[in-house]
Amino acid sequence: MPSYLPASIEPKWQAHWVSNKIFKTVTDTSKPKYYILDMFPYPSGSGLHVGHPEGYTATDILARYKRMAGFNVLHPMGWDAFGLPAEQFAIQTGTHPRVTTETNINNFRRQIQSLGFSYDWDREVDTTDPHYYKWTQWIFLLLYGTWYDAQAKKGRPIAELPIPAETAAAGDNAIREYTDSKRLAFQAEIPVNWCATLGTVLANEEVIDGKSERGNHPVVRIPLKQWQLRITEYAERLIDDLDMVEWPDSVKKMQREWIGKSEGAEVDFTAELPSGGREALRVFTTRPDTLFGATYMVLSPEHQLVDALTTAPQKDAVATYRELTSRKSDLERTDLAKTKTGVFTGSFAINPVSGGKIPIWIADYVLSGYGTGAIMAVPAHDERDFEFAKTFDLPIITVVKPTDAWLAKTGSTLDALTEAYSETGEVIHSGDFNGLDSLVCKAKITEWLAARGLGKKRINYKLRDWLFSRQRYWGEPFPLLHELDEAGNPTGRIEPLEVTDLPLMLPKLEDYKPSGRPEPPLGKATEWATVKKNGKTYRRELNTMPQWAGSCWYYLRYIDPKNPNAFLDPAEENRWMPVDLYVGGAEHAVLHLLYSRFWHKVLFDRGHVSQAEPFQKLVNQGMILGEMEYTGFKDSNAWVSAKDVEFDGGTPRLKKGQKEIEKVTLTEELIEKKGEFFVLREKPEIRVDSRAYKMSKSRGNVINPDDVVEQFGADSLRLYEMFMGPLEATKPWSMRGVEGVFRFLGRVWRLFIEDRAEAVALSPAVTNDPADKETLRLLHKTIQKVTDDLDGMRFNTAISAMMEYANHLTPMATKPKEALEPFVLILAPFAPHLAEELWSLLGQTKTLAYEPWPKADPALLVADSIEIPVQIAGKVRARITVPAGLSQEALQAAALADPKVQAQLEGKTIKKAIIVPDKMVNLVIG
RNA sequence: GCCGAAGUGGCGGAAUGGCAGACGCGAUGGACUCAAAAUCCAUUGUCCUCAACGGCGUGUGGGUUCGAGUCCCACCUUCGGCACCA
Repeated sequence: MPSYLPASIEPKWQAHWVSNKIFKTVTDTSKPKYYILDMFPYPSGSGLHVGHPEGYTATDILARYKRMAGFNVLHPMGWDAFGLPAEQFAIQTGTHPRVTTETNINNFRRQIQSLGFSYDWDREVDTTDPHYYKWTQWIFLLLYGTWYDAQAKKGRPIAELPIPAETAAAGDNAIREYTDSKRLAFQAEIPVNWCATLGTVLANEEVIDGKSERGNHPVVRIPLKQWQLRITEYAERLIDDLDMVEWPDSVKKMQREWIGKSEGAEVDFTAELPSGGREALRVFTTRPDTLFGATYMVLSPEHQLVDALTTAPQKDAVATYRELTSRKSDLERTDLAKTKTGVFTGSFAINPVSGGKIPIWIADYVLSGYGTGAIMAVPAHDERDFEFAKTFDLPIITVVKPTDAWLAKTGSTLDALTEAYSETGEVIHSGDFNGLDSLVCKAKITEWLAARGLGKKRINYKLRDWLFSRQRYWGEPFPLLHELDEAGNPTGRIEPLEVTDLPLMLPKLEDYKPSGRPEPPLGKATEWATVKKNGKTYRRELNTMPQWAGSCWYYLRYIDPKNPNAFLDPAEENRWMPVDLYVGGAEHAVLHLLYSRFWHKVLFDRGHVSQAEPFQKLVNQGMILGEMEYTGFKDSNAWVSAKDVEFDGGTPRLKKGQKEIEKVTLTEELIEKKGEFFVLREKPEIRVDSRAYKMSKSRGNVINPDDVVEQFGADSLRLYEMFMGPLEATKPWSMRGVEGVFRFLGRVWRLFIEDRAEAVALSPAVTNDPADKETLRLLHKTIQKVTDDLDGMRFNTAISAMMEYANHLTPMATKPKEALEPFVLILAPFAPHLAEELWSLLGQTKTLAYEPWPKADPALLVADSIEIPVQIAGKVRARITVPAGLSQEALQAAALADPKVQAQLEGKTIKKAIIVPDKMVNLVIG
């Protein structure tokens, strides 16, 4: 019974592709190259999720299309396999993360292969493989051996670092310390994000609203000596080079905002110390034009000068406040964002332009890590300062004249603002600078300050250096040795390993448990950690690298994955880079993409890669939600309308009184749409909630690709994921939708195969007869549409076009091969198993993977006659059938000859006729 | 609060400023069948009790245009991102 049975054809072709290495990529310079990349997955224990194959299918379709279109295609896959879950599992069960990781990778590979993707499996990489992380460590050493030359705007070898004369004179230790302070990888004692639950510190990018991005655990700030990467040196280039790449504007914007460039000035105020001395107090401002309006200053509670500035009577208050804020987590600080807090130090400073004496406060709304950790407060023109000034009754001086409209709107007067005016305008109350426009004034005041040595132009970035060490086991060890003195204490001298010593393998451990304190578990491997070399004793660096390290450069290793001598061959790099198309989730818009761009630029500066940017074009696939859910609500067994309920998918509560109520999952038969809302069919006054939710284990709405493949086959899963809607859109899953595309594939199958025959064989209806004109026209129209849609990544509409063509062929008594063969070829990227099967049934012996892509013949695209609407006063009143390509005059004549048109025009005059050839006729009547 | 994206049938969605709703799902009717499944055919935005090259219809209100889902202005809703960065 030869009906369409994916289970009997898909494994066969998958085995064929893998065992014959059909998709092995060999560099072939006679063809143009195309490097198409997926963001490689973290192989989790729960296996593939239908979200993964969405992007993978899109890239696979394009990879197969490009191969047929004559490109030399590189399309690899691998594993981002370092990371917490395997380690947590090890803590719970004692299973080595290596074992868990391997199991998970095998499962992921099996699942991915069961979907028929055309990856070159000979290029698979695994970030936890020592052959791979050898080169991750090597790149770390490169960062360690590089300094940033701000003049040349370029990373250079550390050996080329100019040593200032006085440093050189101070001896070897001074030179070493100076050099270490310039490296792109450096150690510093800074307040870090410590997550006790995860037992590790986290980068700023990994902390969201004071909680860990992974797992949502609380994060507190503690000072710790940690490895950092000097990504801030590349801030400017990371912004500027975004202009070179074709990425979604939203992603570029997010990166720009994350880097957060702001131009302004550094200004020195003179603080009068209670001890009698004076000290320069430096602030950063983007609005030097409002300097005359600075009525007080604020230091962050952590600022170095706080102790020196605090007067005796304020001592207790300041100490209490600092104590309070230091114990606050970031979360609490943001929670309290609504009300401003702060304490007066008791001291004053002199405003450098007005000479006025202004009070110095401390407050936690000023961040220690940004700018200079101190601000001049201009309450009239800064919202936060305004709020603070109102809270503590500090003076407010307007120095930029608001527009009359603004004053009227906010109910303010020049001397009594109701809110801060943060726009630009005419400068007032500012001595010699009065009357200038803010923008001009900005430059003038900065010049004035610079001339007197009181300030200068300055650019600041929100971006911080990248905290690069983690107190975990399952990550790349740092290839560094700390020299110890005889007493076993670090001398501060660091010895990098030689390339020949790499990879530095992770030691075996019995106990992976984090201590709850920031001491890395690698410390437990005492034998591994201690190294004797050249008569000296060293302790290995015990931190490991964060998960991002391996994913920062994997796209390069794919190009030359087995190379034992280099991270990749420069000739191959030159051939394949940049990545032409990179597809992945929007959640990596900042983290991964920013980090890998940074590494790439360092590699570029040091001459190891040929391109400044790694990813030419980026596309984010949208999220796939679970099936649509309809929910009704009941309070003590009585229905409650959704309009009276607060509900976000969890526990429903009454809007009035917040009482918890019951939710009832409803089937479609029980509800109907009434106006804008769904209501109960039985009780139409009761509205119900309808939504699709993010897939999650706890909701129980996760779709497992294995189940879909088992029921409908890989081709149906692939086709459905592409047919759901635009790739970038968020869209809900529907099993019925999968069934729909499965039926389409069944219909395609039956175009070729007699359903009721005994064996799988070409149906007698498939003939060598020539196809009729209409069929040929449709075929070429479909080829054209599918080709255009592939180029524009509009997979959903490409599939509809093929459905229309199949619908045209279905009722035909004979199916000419000339109408079928090209159809199989254009279907192949989407449903490769079915296409290969049909291709071989058509008598072909070779895989169709490298068959030339069909070309639409423009001559065949034109229809003989077309139906054209005739509008009268903008409304369609008739349709006329005319030969294609008629001139405007002829079209108008044809329209006027139509009896319906004549009836409509009875007694009216035509004022104007708009005629679009082959499209429409619009007659405007008087 | 700020920034961005999106609002089109019962549902997913389609439409270079030119016939709104392609294609698919669902639904209804029919054919095949002893029956069912599968398949095939037809209908399916809505209202006027039926039909119409009738009216209405792309979140709401305005505007530009011969013509607006598409362009402009204002607003509403949903989803993402940012949120004391001076």
